[in-house]
Amino acid sequence: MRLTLPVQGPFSFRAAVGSHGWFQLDPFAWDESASLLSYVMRLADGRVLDLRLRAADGGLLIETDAKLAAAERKPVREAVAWMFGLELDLAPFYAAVRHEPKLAHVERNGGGRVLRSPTFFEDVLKTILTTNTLWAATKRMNSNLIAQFGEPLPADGPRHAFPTPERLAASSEAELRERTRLGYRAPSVLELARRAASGDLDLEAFKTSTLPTIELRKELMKIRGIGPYAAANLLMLLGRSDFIPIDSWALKMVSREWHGGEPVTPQDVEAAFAPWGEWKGMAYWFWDWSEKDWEGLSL
DNA sequence: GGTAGACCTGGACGC
DNA sequence: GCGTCCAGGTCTACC
Repeated sequence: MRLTLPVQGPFSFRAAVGSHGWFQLDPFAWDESASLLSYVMRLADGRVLDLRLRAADGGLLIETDAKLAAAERKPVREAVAWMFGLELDLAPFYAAVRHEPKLAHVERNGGGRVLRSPTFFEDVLKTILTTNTLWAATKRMNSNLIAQFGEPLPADGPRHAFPTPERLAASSEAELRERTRLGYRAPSVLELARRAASGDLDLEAFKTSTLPTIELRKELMKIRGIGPYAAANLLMLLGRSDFIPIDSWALKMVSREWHGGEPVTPQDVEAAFAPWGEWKGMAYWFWDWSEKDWEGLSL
């Protein structure tokens, strides 16, 4: 079955895929030679599908081997539209940055969108897995989590959907630690899953929240395991650009770009992007560092 | 409000 | 093969 999603305005499928490292994390899989992004999705009715996503004239093409009922097509369309941020109006951002040589490429290439997971639960959990560890370990923990607790894709055993909050909530901290090597993050992941499963924490409501960004940040930082870096990262995924996700990489790049390699502080990173005001998170994210080269994707 | 130390894992390195 | 060191944000206790 094939579904088409039309896109208004400048849009680059590859730029969205390569906007950050999410495409390297299961249940995403990227085929560089075919410019094809696949994602194993579990629908609300429990069906597990392999969605194949690619660029199409004027938008995005969704393909799956499964036949979808009319009632299933709508949530698939909505999920993919959310994943690619198709609801965002980037015109104000383009206007703000088009005269900056290090950012002009964003509009020129139809960039500015950040790849998301279908659910905010998945994005929050994955963000916790990026904290205080190396990228290789993030990928390993995420793969373990999915292989151990995700529902398998029929006829394709090795691939699984991202685990539901309910499935993770039913596990124990010891089981999580042992089967996924989450280390001290296990209590945070378990608490997140249990709060989401019980309804105590409505993570999907963050997607449509009208709270001011500063208030939304406070709400995010109430979640165990989410500190300043993780909150800023999640705000970016929600389309809020007022905060910079400052990690060790940000410190390194700002040091090299503006301070001759001398050590810098988070305040220095803030100062470097302060001129971009409400767009500073985006300005940081899409700044041309001339070294951004994700493995497996040449842009 | 600022700071120090603990939290875990796995890779790199030296022996 | 074993032991040690290190990188990576968040949390908590303390000043």
